[in-house]
Amino acid sequence: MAHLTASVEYGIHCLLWLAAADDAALSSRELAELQGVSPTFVAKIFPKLEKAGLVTASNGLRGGYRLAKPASRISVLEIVDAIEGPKPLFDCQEIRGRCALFEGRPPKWATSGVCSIHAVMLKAERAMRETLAAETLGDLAARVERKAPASFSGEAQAWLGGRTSTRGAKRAPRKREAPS
Amino acid sequence: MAHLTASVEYGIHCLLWLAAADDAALSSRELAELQGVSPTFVAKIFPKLEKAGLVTASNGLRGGYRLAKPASRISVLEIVDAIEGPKPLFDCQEIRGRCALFEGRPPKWATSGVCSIHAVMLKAERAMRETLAAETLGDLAARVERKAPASFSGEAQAWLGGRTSTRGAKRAPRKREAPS
DNA sequence: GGAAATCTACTCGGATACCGCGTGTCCGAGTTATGGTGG
DNA sequence: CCACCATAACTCGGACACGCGGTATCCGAGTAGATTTCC
Repeated sequence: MAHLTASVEYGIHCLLWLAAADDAALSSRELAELQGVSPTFVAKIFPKLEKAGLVTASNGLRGGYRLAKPASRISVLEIVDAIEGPKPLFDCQEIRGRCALFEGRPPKWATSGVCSIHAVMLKAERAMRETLAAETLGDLAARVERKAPASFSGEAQAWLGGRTSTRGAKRAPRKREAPS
Repeated sequence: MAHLTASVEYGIHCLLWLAAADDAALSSRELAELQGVSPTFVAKIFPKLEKAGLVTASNGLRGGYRLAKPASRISVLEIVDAIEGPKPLFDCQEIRGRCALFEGRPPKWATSGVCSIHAVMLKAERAMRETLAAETLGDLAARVERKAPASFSGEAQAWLGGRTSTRGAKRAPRKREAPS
């Protein structure tokens, strides 16, 4: 798998829907079914986003998730870090200190400072993170909005509205006595 | 594990030694023991570097690997790609086309062009790759050289020289008749 | 008719299996320098 | 003394297990709304 996992992909897609939902609470199941992905897997992602302070959760019927901040103030980097944790691009194993010439006692000049190879990787990682930090969820949402026809926003609202309004409607009337 | 694997780390370290070896052939076993890592694992990495045209292999006793090009013309990106293959930073699963509102028949506007999320990731990946492409093995070697004391280069040459000169010396004299 | 109680369906949240990739190891085919052998 | 040859150790190269992280799933605790019931 690539460095950026499928969880990140799902997470950003879901947050884009939340950004378009205009502060309505959407449940993890709705978000999953809306996009045709596993509901249980999406449900596993959101607690991380909540702990990172990107969304707020509300319980019970009609509950769900909302963005905790305006979309324009949520960077893509924040989302990635929230879901994946601070996973480095490269983890240096300090090979330089194991050189056989040192016989187990590496001199100071060999282990001081940052490994040269590691330094290059850190530079590359920094470049990547800066690019992700420069893009916000709002930028993405605007780009998607511009791409879709004007009618789409209304259709989406209708689908979600119909969906949330029927929550709990499947409930069967209580019977005082069990029917024969 | 991080996106850049341990194989990449080992590979670059080995290539740095080759760059310092002044066109002497070093075997994968020598490179591994010199750095205190698994010889069999290092041996698994080098065929990839050879296929990519970064090193040349010579067989038999006194055989080993040599750089195929001057170190200043080998970029870090080439090494990474040679070992890991063209592994993307992010693989888009085209979630956008699965939207439930499309009912299995996504309209053209939804699937044309590059996914907006994917575009951001591609941009980040490009920034990372450009950084890696800007650094060459020669740059790294020069930095390491400047860090080590002047005597170290000689010690390394001595270790390697003593090592390669004793190859095959352990051979037992042939007996014409088996001893009783 | 109004208010309280109850029940249901829904929500979130964490603990639990499956699977693929990377890591690490092993063994076989081929090659070269060595040491012995014979002329 | 020199040329030849068989040997052995070394080389590369690809095929075989182990373990971890990501993917996917299930089940339990808790909550808000809707229905029912009683006054």
